[in-house]
Amino acid sequence: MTTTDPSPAAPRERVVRVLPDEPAIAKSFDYLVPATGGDQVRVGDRVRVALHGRRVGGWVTAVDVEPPAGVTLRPVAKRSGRGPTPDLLELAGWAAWRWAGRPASFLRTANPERVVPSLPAAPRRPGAAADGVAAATVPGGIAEQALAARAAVVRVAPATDPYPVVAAAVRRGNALVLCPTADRVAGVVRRLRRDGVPVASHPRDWALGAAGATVVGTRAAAWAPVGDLAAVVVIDEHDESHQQEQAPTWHARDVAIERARRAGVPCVLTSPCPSLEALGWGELLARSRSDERAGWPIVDVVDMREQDPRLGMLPPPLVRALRSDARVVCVLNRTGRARLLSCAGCGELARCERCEAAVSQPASADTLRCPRCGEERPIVCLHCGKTRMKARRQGVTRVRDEIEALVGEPVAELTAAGRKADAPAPGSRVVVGTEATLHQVGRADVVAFLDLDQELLAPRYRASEQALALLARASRLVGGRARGGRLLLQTFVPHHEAVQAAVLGDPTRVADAEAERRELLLYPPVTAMAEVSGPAAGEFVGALGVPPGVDVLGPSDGRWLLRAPDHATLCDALAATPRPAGRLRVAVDPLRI
DNA sequence: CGGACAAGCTGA
DNA sequence: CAGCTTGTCCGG
Repeated sequence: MTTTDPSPAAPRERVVRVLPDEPAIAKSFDYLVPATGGDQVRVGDRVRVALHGRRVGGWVTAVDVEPPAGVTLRPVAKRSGRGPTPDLLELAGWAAWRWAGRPASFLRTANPERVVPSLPAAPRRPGAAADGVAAATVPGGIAEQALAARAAVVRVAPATDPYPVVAAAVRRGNALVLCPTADRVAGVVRRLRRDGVPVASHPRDWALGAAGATVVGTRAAAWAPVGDLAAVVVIDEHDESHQQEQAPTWHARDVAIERARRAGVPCVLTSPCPSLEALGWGELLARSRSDERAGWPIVDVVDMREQDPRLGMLPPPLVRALRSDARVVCVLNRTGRARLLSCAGCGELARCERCEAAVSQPASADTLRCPRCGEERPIVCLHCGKTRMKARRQGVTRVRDEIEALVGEPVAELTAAGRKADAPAPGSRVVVGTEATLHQVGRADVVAFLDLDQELLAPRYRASEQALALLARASRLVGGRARGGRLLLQTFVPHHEAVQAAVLGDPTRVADAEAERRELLLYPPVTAMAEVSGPAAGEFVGALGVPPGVDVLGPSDGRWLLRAPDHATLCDALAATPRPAGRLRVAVDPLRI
């Protein structure tokens, strides 16, 4: 390195490069570290520096740099403690390119929540940890095989415990384990502790992980420092909570894969229904067809084409389940009382006076409300003046009322917002709610999807994968077929691949159909896409021009879609385009298109 | 980001 | 032309 050190013994002033913790400032600046304390400063450290008349936080990105000529260096104002390790600084640079963001936004995620003056001593690893063995688990053989493969996807049925993959990873040393939810993290942490493995729960135990322990956390833990990282595991890689919703829309699975690659350690993904992205990346390992199938519940498909339309969403198979003593969860992804109404007299569809959209009846009110413009009006037919409406597409509230009348006992309604104050407790035998219900209910005997077509036929390119993911989540509530777990699927398209995948316990039904469709329609992962929106979107797309290989689609609703043959082409084009002033959202790998 | 400074707008 | 707003630049 460049040094002008006069004598090796004398403490010397050092020059460090600092990236300010201000995502809007994409530039680094050089500062002096006084001779006293120069030995302690290291790459990744958190510092405070003077910048343009104010103090900002930042990270040391390099030490002993050659400052540009002609600038007067100011001293670092304060060293505030430890920050992301050098490998994470480099990873943040890569992620900034990959998701069209700023390195500082990733480094914020990689930073400890509170100041860490120094790292604790690394805990000692005891002897070989015992395998945790629960009901049905991945055989240890597959787990070991996956780690040996170094880039593998372990497909495990919903009721099959993926913990042996984690156990196999920690046998190799300190692992990084990413889970989709906080309660999955808590479960893995508890079992690793029981097995005597030194564990750091991210973000609370940031320093312990940096010192050297197995780190377990949700998405953000993809950015946790891990001392002596030996393996990376992503649980439920298909789960959308691994992707950040706000831009930069980074995906923990993809960060984990890149991180493992750079560190030269194995990376294993687990999922009951691996994404096409995962399948295209690593070697697929699964149990025998019969073992995997046993981990999916019994699936009753109710072909709605054959049901009496007057029975609405309550055909005989569902009524039988509701009238049994089984604990039943009914899922309907429509809130409110009714989402589509028509006049009981003349049959005219109820629409908004102002904007003509179909109006709905909210759960709480005896009025009609336009979901598009918010206009509200009394329940009166604009065509004939009658005040009685028929619910043509019922919402959760209305269905709950009907089911309660049917079973003659309290039925709880659950929504994403939680239980309604005046409603029966969720401890009731029958529960009705949106898909958020699946997060709030621990166990059930039957999960019934009252209108699965809403998921199967949703106008989103990932609808099929998302529908199977939903069925997998429901399957966890009821357990595998051995335990008697059942799903009841009401659909007009019983031969849809997502329905068949659940019936057969074979996710390749969806993967194969989807792979073919994406090839045909040029959707990811066959291509790489980004969605550009916000007031400054037009200006940005204009500045982007027509880069070779990139298709610009739109605008539609003020949003543009960019499509390229691969991420390198897409991300290079995005990186080469300066951002205009004004609000702009660039979402690489958008989920909902 | 937020301060500095310059170029544009208003009022007498 | 002072006094103010609005915009662009740049920081070590």
